[in-house]
Amino acid sequence: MAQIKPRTLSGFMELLPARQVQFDRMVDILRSSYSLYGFTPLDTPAIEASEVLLAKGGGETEKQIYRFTKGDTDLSLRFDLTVPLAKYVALHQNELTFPFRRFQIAKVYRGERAQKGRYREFYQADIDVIGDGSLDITNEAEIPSIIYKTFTALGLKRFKIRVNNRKVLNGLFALLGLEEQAGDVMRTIDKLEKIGPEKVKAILVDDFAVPADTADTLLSLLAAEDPMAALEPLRGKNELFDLGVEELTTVVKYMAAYGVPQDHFMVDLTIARGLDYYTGTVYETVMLDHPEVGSICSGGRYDNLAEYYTDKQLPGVGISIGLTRLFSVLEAQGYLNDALITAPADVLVLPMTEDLAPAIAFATTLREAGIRTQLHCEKKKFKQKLSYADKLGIPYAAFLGEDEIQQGKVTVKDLTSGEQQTVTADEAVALVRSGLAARAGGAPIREPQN
RNA sequence: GUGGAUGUAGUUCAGUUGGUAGAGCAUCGGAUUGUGGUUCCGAGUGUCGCGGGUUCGAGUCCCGUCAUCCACCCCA
Repeated sequence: MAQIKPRTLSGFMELLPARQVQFDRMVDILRSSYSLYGFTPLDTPAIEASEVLLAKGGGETEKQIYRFTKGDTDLSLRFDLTVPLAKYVALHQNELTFPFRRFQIAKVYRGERAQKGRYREFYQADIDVIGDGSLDITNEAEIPSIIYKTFTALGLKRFKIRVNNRKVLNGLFALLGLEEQAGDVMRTIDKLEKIGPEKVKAILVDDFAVPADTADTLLSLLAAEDPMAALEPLRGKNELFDLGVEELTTVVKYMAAYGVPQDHFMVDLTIARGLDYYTGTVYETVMLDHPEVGSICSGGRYDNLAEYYTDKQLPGVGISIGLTRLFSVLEAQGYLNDALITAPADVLVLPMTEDLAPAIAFATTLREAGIRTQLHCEKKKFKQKLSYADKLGIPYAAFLGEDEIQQGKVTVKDLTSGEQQTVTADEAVALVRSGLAARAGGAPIREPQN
């Protein structure tokens, strides 16, 4: 029989069991962290009508979206979680209570070439706050503080949240007489860190007709050691600029109040974000030890989330964590391996008699006590069953042979130390419980092999 | 969409100036009765990405194609 070679598409991630457990653990932490700030969970379809997802039209989205037809309906896979949120809010505006705070952790799809840290299918973990008509600036400081807390909860330390404000940039461009090229200039200065000031200047001057001295002025401003101080002298000349500086000042002040340490955030006038719906504060977060994966979390303020779907003015602010990237950073730092028990069960029960009833009863007792238990009833050799526990990193094995059953007891073996003792079911529960507690407290754990 | 590299067992790779393939790891089995992770012994697998060409003969050279990876674009 001609068989098909199994394969997984490029840009799509697939994990072996132990890593999947770790991934899920990461998601659990995110979920509880978001919930702590009063966000409600949301799930939307992975597929939407193309007209809905492409309402804005044009640009990269159109190029990167997975689009197909089924029958004569034109469908697309979501490429982010913001557009589906906009649709959702517009559709259910009368049933939702504002400010609407939701989080959504789901897969998104982009039909671009995969490479390091770039996937075609990847998880995003978004939080957004949507206001009805207006939304206080405080939210723009709270969002990055949630990121700080969340990353900290994941054990990450060396990261920096960079903050900027689109109004500042657009106001600045106006001041410099660059309104015409605002979009191009914005996208170009976003590359500063990557290609350096000389090349940026060259592009500005050669491609976008920015006068050389204007480019110099702009670049020196953007490179200022203390950006807020550098912007100060320019105030009073442009309304938008002044408003932006004010917002940025407020955000910085409140972020500190929310408990984000000084060394974990900074004003960086060069981050602009490609997406054009941002109108105010923008964020980008990089891992200091893994700059190669790029921004792991970014977002910002938008004034009109659902303009393509409704007349209702829905300003909002949100941020998106790239979980697939975040996971690779966590793995590189070994955090998930050290801190978590990735075994699928705590106890493996091994019946050794024809009658499985005593083993089943014991497994039931363990499960009722909240201990994760697996029964191994296959016709395998005893050592193979032990080896099974070992491979999966299951810390305890429990044997029920003739002797144990006669005494109404069970033999519990600690696979880490190799010690075993024959005890009653209740004693076994206590034994395993205290052992697991000790492990959670830092006692050595066995790492699973796959 | 553009540019560069690579495609050999499940996996990581080796394969000398062209003579029809090997290693580690992993997998499976064994080393006496109910004890794993260590060790020892043993076993297996490949249309050498696909198609064509040069040659007496190609994994090894040439062309095409597909796939993968890396970079650009853009982004999480």
